[in-house]
Amino acid sequence: MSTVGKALTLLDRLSQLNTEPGLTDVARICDLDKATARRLLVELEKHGFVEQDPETRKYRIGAAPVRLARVREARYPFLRVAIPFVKDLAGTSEETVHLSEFAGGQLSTIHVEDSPRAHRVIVDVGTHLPFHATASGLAYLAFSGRQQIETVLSHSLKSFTDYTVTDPSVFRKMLAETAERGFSISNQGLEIGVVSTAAPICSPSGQPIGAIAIAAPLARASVAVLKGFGASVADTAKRISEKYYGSERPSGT
Amino acid sequence: MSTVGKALTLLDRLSQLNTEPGLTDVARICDLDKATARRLLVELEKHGFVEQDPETRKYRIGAAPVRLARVREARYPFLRVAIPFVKDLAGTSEETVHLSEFAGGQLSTIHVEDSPRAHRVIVDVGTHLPFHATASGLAYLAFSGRQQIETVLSHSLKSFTDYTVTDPSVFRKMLAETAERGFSISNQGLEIGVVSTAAPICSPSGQPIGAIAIAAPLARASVAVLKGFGASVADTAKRISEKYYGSERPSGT
DNA sequence: CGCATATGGTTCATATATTGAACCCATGCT
DNA sequence: AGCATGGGTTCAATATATGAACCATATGCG
Repeated sequence: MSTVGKALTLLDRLSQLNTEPGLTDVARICDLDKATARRLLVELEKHGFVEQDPETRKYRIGAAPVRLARVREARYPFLRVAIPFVKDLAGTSEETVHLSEFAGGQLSTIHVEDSPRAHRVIVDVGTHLPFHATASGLAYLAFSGRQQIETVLSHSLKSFTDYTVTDPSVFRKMLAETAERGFSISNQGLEIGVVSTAAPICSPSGQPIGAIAIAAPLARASVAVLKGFGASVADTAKRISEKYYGSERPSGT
Repeated sequence: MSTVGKALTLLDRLSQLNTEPGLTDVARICDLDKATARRLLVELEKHGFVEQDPETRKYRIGAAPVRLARVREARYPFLRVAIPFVKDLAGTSEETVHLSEFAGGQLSTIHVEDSPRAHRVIVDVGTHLPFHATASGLAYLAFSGRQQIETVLSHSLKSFTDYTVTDPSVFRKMLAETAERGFSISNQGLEIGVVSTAAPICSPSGQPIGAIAIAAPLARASVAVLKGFGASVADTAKRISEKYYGSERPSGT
């Protein structure tokens, strides 16, 4: 792997921890030599991507990503555009609605609007969504290129519940159904008792950039209800995309 | 320079542009060979730090920094902590107040609260603040280690206005005054007609992490007024730091 | 038209940055 | 004292990055 790749992987790993690691921890977690880990950390620190606590000598994510994120959002205010739609959908469906974005080979939750009900599904911002076990992943993948699909299928599909689809051929069939239907349905693929439906948010070229999903407790979501949600979610996804790309064309000539 | 450094510099340059560059532009801007630029871009793209528009083939900042920034902010909610104080100060001073953070060797504006008055100073979020020509920079540097000061002084001090201090020995004197006084004063160092005062926000170890500043039109800010602002700004900086580090000790032991 | 120029992208011998085992130096524990 | 652990460093060996030259395609333009 390239050095840059290693550095970025390090950054990613660091971001996934919930404790601040020391040098040795970093090396172990990233499967790097201590010297290598250190060089990468120093380099990342120079640029503000990590910072070392001057007292504990532990490392943490630095402030540079915050600046980059601001720039990104200023130019591409995805969240700003999408959040009102997510809220709206959460309001009408009365279920938890969450938004995810594809970045670095994975789909991650970037916003959640909770259901107003007491019995509701909880989704945390930042969660990675496996492609084969979530409605969001399914929706994203169903509208992605063949290559993306093959990449996902090149690894074995991890089982999370008894309902998780792990058979590639069954999974392919679900992708086809999703693509035709316009939205995906996941039946307890990641967690028992939770069903959800999702649709991809696509760029004008048709390339998905993320997904929006409604997650409901199984007890409340009949197939009919879920299909209704599916239609709403697909509609919302389309409207987000239109709003996001529609008015503000990336300043090309 | 290390490859990682090049990649991160590329990312930084990319973030400073206000147009989406193509491969050749990137190579030129970063002073890299086209092939090198491409490899770095590909690597950065793999991890979501840049993305290439599938239609125009131009490159832009990707979504990964947004995720990292969320993680960073979740653990270190600097903005969330600081913004109320900034608002408060803007309210009482009736002048533009801005907050900056040190990252990647530079001080950048991360939040601005505008003065409610019609005649006011405008500061853009994301602006880099030269150490020698702004109150924020002066404040930051005055409380930094000797090494940081020498690093800054190792480059020649660029002049922005007729008032910009470019003489290192004068600058050192100002640093000493600032350190003693507890806040800095900049007299039109970056822009004619603008005076400002700033104080560093420091970690418990005394290491500055950023600065908070009040910027006012010269016409309105007598020396007395400015000194009053300076005291407020220093007080606010101290309170931000206490709030930021005080309650939530970095989970050490 | 057809030539010139610009762009995105690729190749491969060469040069250079990266690697990691072994090392040093604190600190803390027994 | 003796040992263990963690941060940090060194330097010869080697994997990795580099860039001049190369395509392919697109866009002027006389």
